[in-house]
Parts: sequence; structure tokens; C-alpha cells
Amino acid sequence: MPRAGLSREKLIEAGAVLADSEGFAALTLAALARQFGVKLASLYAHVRNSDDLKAGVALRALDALADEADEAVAGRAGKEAVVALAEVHRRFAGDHPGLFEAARFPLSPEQAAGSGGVRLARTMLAALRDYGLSEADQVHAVRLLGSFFLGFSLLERGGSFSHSQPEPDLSWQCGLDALDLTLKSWMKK
Amino acid sequence: MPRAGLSREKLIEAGAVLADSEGFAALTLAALARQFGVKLASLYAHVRNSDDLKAGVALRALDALADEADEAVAGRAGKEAVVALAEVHRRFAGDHPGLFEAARFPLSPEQAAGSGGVRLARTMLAALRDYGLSEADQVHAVRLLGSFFLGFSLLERGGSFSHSQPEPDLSWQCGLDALDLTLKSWMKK
DNA sequence: CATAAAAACTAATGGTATTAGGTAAAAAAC
DNA sequence: GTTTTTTACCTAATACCATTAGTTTTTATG
Repeated sequence: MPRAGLSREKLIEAGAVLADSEGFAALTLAALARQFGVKLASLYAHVRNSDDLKAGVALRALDALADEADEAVAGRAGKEAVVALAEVHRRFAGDHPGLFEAARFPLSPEQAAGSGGVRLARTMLAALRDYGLSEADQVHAVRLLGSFFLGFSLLERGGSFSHSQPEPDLSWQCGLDALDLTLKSWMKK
Repeated sequence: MPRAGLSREKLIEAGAVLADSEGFAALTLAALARQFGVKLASLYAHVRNSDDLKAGVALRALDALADEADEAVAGRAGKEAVVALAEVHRRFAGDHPGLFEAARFPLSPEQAAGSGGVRLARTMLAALRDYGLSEADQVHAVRLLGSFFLGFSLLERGGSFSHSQPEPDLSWQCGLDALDLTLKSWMKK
């Protein structure tokens, strides 16, 4: 019996594609085993357990998001950079809900330390360069922005903005304008 | 064989307690059946399926959050009210992670329409009264605040703030101060 | 009391995840 | 090239969760 040629990387890649196309909840060892034409137990030669696989997919999702963020911010500064970064978050959540959810899977501190999440924070710091913030305020800003981007995307996707006017796009713009002004007011003092 | 005296309300109540003590992931029909000493299939006389039960627990969690919010905002105005409201969110997430997660379970539009989520938005609007915002800006503000409260709590609980200084409490204060100033600058124009 | 309705049970089915031991394929050693 | 070792895959077993359909028992109703 020839080997299916599986590997950890292949499983994680296929897992990410599955989560993206069918949703994170559809990502199961059983589904992947079927896809590769092997018995489920065979996957344990490559991943420790189901959570190990999911963490791998989460890391990949974070990398994908970080890649898009890097690209969006390149060559941009100030408000333009922040807005570009924000749009990446919101668009990623809208275009890739399965990966967006995967990216939120709990990671160990070691896993998180080497992840796209850290790159994302770095990209956000770079985007803030033009605001001339103090060291501490840079961190506060990253946390403020990150919180808004994540919270808004989740609430929007959860339908919380569906039954009220004005359109969410306006609130998003409003929020970004407000945060930009806030950052400007925090300039080194 | 005497009946166990189950009811939908009892199951949802017990489910909320279980989610609160063991985490939302521990909330299963099987666990509740064991707790009440009945066979799992018996629960279907009271709930449609597992998701129906979870939605019920979600609604209860939202009500609990809304109750705390109402209480915290009562007798308060302006920044004090907003800060009190924010603290409720963050504290709820920290003290009741299982219920916090339950509150985020996807609900149908009908379910959401009658939920603590709507009460929460109303309470937030009330908290904003002192800022004298326009109708539209009130909605923008609710969405901005809600996004920050949710996003910050999730990132904090997910460990995103663990490996960097300053302390998250400072960023939280900074964020609230910033949002307060923003709202003040939005006063009817 | 008899009947109807509803709750609880039984049996069956389907699905997911993990472990331990065995076998065959591939890699490494000679 | 052959032999030995390692590793990937399978089998069998186990555990757990969820749902459906039909049956039985309990409770409510007339």
C-alpha cells in the first residue's frame, strides 16, 4: 500500500482551505481524513490532536492577515495607514469568516509569540509612526485600535448593527475618524 | 417512574450555571441529562436541539449582562456612566468567561430582537444622554463603545496584552478617556 | 373512570476524537 | 544491493456527543 504522502504542513494547509470554504466548525480530523483518503487515526502521525491541528490553522490565518496588513500599510503613513490597516481587518472578517474565526482560536504563549499576531502588532506600530507618540502611548494606541477593529467586525458579523440606522459603514468611518483625531491629540507631550 | 419535572426554563437555568462554572464548551445535552438523572433523549421534549438550548443560555447571559449594566448606570451621567458601563463589560468577561462566551452565541434576528442585547444598547444610549449627541451620532457612539468594550475584553482574555507593557489597566483607562473626549467633541453641531 | 397529551425511555443511527498494537512502506545503515 | 530501523498507515477498541422514531408510562383533562 503506497503512502498517501501526508505531512503536518499539508494537513494544516488543507485545514485552512476547508475552514475558509466551509467554516471553522467544519474543520475536523474526520473531514480531512476523508479528503486525503486515509483513516482518521492515521492523522495522528502528523498532528498531536484536533486542537493541535486547529492551532496550526489559526497560526496560518494570522499569517495571512498579517501579510495583507503589511501589504496595505506599505508606502502609507498617518491616517491613511491606519485606515488601510482597519480595512484589512474588516475585509478579512467579511471575505474569510472561517479564517477570521480560526485566527481567534486560543494559542499557547509560545505559539502566540511567533505568530502573525505579533507581526500584526508590529505593523500597527509602524502605521502609527507618523503620529509621533510616546512609547507607552504607542502600546495604548495599538490596543485601542486592535480592540475597535476586532470588536466592530465581530458585532457587525453577528448582526448587531443590522436593525438600526445609520449604515454600519458610516459608523466605521466615524469611528476611524475619531481614533485618528485621538491619536493626533496624543502626540508627544 | 415519577417524572423528573424538567422544563425548558430549568434546563436553560442549569445550562447557564454549568457554562458559568465549567465553561461554555462543557454545556452539552449529555451533561445536563446526567445532572437531572434522565436519559439524554428525554431533553428533546423541552428543547428542539443542542443549539436551541445554547441560544437559550445565550439569551440568559445577555440578560444578566444587561441587568448589571442597568444597575451600574443608574444615577450616573456622562463620563461616569460610560466608565461604569465599560467596567461592567470587562468585569463580566473576567468574572464569567463561560457566560461571556455564551452571550456571543449566534442568535436569530427574532431572538436577538427581544434580547438583553437590545436592552444593553438602550442602556448605552441612556448613558450617552449627557453628551448631547445627535440621533445619528448616538448610534455611532454606541457602536464605537460596544466595539471597544468587546474587542478589548476579548483581546485581553486571549492573552494579547500579556507580553507587553504598560499594564492593560492603563490602556483601558487611556481608551476610555479618549472615547469620552471623542464623545464630548461630537456634541451637537 | 376513560381518554388524550406529554414526558420519559429504548433502540438505532450517525458523527467526532483518541489510544494501543500491528503491518507495510520508506529511510537508513551496512 | 541487502538488511535493519523507522515511520506512516491500518485495525480494533473505546469514549463521547447528538438526533430520530417508536414505545411506554405518567399526568392532565373531560
